[in-house]
Amino acid sequence: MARMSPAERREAIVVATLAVMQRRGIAATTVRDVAAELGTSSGLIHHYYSSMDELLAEAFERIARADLQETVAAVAAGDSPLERLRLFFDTYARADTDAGMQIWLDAWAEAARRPALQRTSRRLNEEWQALLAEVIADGCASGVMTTDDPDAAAWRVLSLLDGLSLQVVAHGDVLSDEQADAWSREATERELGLSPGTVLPQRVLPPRVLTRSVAE
Amino acid sequence: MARMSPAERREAIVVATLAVMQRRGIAATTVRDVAAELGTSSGLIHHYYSSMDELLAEAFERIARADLQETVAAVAAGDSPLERLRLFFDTYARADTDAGMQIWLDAWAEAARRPALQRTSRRLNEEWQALLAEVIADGCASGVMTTDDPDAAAWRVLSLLDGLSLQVVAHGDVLSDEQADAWSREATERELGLSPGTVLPQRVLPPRVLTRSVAE
DNA sequence: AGAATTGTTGGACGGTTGCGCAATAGCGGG
DNA sequence: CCCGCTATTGCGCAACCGTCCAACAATTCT
Repeated sequence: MARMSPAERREAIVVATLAVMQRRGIAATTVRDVAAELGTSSGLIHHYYSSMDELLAEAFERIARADLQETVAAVAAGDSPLERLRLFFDTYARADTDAGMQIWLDAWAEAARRPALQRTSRRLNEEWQALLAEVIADGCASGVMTTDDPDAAAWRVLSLLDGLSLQVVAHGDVLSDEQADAWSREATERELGLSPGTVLPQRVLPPRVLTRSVAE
Repeated sequence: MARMSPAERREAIVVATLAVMQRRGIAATTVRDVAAELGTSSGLIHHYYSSMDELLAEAFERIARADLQETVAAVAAGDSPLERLRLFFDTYARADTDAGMQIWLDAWAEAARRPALQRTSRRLNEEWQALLAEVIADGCASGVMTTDDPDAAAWRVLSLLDGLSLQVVAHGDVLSDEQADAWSREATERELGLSPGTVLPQRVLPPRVLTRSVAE
């Protein structure tokens, strides 16, 4: 394989790793799979990453942070707290039925066994909560939303979203993703003292490129 | 090892499997571990269970159903819908920080790859929802609770509980279990049109025997 | 130009896995 | 008491795992 600079090679390894992770799941991702995806030898991966845990954590961070950034960008485009809240749901709704949510399930389960992955997963979750908490705090400040603890409200809304998407992804059609989306919006209206229908979809976003692949 | 009747042996295998599952996690449970736990050969396990997926699903069903039954029994002791709702939370609160919740995380993540486990996990989740939905429907019928869709409300409450306990179990002290418990009760009050403080703990239950063990 | 550096290879190592199968051991019926 | 049935063993198989390392090759420095 062509020789690369360390920076390029590390990048290529991470990209290959997250491709395998999406296909096989975190727990089943193996050094040899990554090497095959990359078209190189397995020894090369250990030349750049001292352990599998470290590599998995970095690849997970990459993919999870991309989703977060997408939502951050979408939310930033909103002109009012209410619009930002709607945009938050719009962006999340597209992500939760993706392979992206399965990766989160893997990460939460594996966190107990992989220290580096746990730190990353936890940090990312806290950033999601912080993003939402800021929107809610703004909404309270401007008087459109009502809660005595924006921080707690953000954790509740986020946990509800996680719990509902979890059912969609893990159990197939026990719930539809439309139901999960609509129900979480309704509960959020109640949570923040908004009148029903306030948090309906803001605008239709272009369909995301599906990264999910068939189980192998 | 002493010869057993098929029924006894199957039972013994399931018991040994769930012991290993609690210790090591679902994904890391191996045939040889189960055999060692049982004090028999690994070949014996395959004489009774044709695949690992099947065995894991049955063991998971056993442990998860025990938790469910415990909650069913506790709820049945309530005299009113409101009291039953409180008892539901009391029992769930004890289970969610147990190793029991980690097993659920494992199951949700593994569901995508293990068909038998997915069916079991899904079925159990639906039973939890049905239990809660019935309490809520009763509450609506007797006028103490208010929701236009008890089924949807039950899914929301359950998903919020799952999402919050998930944070507690996967990420350690990002949230305390007391917070998760209190927050889910508050959100449920809002969800069902109850006045704040209605769903406080009903009674103190005896501490459950901890089955969690140190990571190995 | 040659030398030093370092990205890359490919396989060895010691371990693991799920599963299958011939041989054995123990029990119940005749 | 012995025979047939079957629970149980113990090991083999083929594949897999993360990690390591000596050798090779491509680049850069002198």
